[in-house]
Amino acid sequence: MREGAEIEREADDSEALHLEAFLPYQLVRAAEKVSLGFSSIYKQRDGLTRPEWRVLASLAQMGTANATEIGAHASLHKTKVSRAVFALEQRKWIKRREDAQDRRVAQLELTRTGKARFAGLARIGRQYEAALIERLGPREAEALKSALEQIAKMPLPERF
Amino acid sequence: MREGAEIEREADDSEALHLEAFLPYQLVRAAEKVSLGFSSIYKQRDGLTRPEWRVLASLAQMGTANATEIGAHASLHKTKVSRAVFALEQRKWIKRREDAQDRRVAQLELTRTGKARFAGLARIGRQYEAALIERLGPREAEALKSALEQIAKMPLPERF
DNA sequence: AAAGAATAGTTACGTCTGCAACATTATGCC
DNA sequence: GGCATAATGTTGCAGACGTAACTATTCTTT
Repeated sequence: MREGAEIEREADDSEALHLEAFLPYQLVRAAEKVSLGFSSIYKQRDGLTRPEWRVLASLAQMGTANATEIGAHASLHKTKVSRAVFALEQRKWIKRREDAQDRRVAQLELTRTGKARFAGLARIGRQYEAALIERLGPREAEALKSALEQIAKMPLPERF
Repeated sequence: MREGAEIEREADDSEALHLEAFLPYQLVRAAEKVSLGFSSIYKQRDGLTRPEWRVLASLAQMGTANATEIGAHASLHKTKVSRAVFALEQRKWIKRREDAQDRRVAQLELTRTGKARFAGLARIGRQYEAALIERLGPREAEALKSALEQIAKMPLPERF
């Protein structure tokens, strides 16, 4: 009597979507975990947000840059750059110099304070990353980085 | 005169932190790209948020679950689960049944509508993932999944 | 059985976010 | 040169977020 009642839930289990095996979910979950582990450090130490951290790192790396260049380098929307720059300027970690050629643009760079504060964070960041890579295993970590770089360059699937 | 002026920028370039090679950044960037590519689909199709998508997927998979179980399964904070469940209930995609044993708890499950709507999204999700894996190459995709799972289980580095 | 601790889920609050609109300046076209 | 178009960066707004506080219920301890 009433055989097959349990069958009705999923017509074909091979078509079921398992969240824990779904690549977009796996990526976000791992990224949030790793990134939260690090961002909680600079949040606690210096009260920085993630966009602020990225702007600092970009300027440390590029020396001088404008907001558009920072956004391109750090994958930040221009409103995030704008707000992060404003906050860092108030702290006097970065300074602004108006561009003489193009008066819409401001050239930004780290102050002495900004460089010093970032140097400490960068040291911690490298340690954090090293610990992470050690736990993954160097081989696995290389494969991971390679895949992530590939995704960064890849055009995404569209239109479904 | 003034030799070495350019040297002062970075004392030791091997210690510099390059954002584009920094694993936490690479992870977040790739995750945001892949996840935004998919979430924009269900956002546009059905106006769903990411927590709502995850609650749907969890219930499709688990059949019946309470909010705590959903949160554990989908890596969602309880406030996100609460808000997502509320929104989905209003749409009549999920229904709530009070637990007789524990009156703090509500057992949740998909309605017929919810199942039907999710089935469409799941199909798209599988296609999206398949396209992604194809672009990565099956071998690279497997390595990526393996590393991501490892991260999900891993205890994070602490105390710096 | 009563008091205290713990758990499930909701909500209030301040913060961060993305989108769209905006002011300002630069560029292209005629 | 002058007008349309584009680019830079900022801001108003509404929505989503996390933290902490809260209510209601259950478990633990004595």
